[in-house]
Amino acid sequence: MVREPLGEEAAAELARMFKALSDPVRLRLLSLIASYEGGEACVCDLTGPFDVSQPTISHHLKVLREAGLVGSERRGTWVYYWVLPAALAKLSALLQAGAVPAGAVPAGAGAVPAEAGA
Amino acid sequence: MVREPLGEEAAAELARMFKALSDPVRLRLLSLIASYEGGEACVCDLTGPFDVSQPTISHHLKVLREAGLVGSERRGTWVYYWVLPAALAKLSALLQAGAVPAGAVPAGAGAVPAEAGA
DNA sequence: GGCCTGTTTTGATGGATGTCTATGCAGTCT
DNA sequence: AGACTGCATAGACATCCATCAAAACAGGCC
Repeated sequence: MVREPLGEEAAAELARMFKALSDPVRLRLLSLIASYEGGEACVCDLTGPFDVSQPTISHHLKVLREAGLVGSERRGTWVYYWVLPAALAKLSALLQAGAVPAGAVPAGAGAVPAEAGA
Repeated sequence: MVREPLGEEAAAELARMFKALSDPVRLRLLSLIASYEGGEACVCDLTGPFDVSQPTISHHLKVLREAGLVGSERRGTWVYYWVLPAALAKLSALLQAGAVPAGAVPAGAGAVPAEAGA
């Protein structure tokens, strides 16, 4: 993020993922899923804690799934959701890079600012 | 994030920050600012690389500022913007936590299927 | 088969958002 | 002072989004 100014395509893809995180209900859903034992939860576990209707929860889960942040699978009657760690790690790394701005990099970190030209 | 399901208030605040990141132009603005030498850039440096009008850039910068992601200051003729590392670090840490879910994943059971569904 | 529960999809609606043009405000320079 | 540049604000408009009620779909059970 600091090394080069983030091209249009990359920004568009990342923006889609961040947009999926830009709703309080979806954030809580994600953390709720992640905090469940085994790292997965069925929809029936997720509808309770919220004030919104069950179809709305289903909609939010779809948004998270299409953003590549969670995976889902049907097992018999119930549908289970789990977090996809790689996606979160990707976003985390991006923000981490932005949190260590150019020029403030101590020796060894590798990100020499010098010329951010490209 | 994994430890506890993220309360309503915390989720609302975080969602506001993520929402600020949910636009491609704002993401590129942020990375552009971060990649500038000294970690700051004036608006005149930021309007060029985009296809949108200057007022639109100004609007996006305002959104980033109100989300607490960047700071700004007027110096004579120009206004400078810089990234607020603490904010990005906060979000990064949250996602990092979600990316390393429940270390107590039982053997076999929780092993995230990674590509199972969708 | 028929019903019942769990989940998704559809259609509608009020509100938020990104973008523009036009205008206003703040400093600088002659 | 007046004019000119850099940036922000105001208003307008089209689009997107979160939400709900209703209906459709899927699987299990009698």
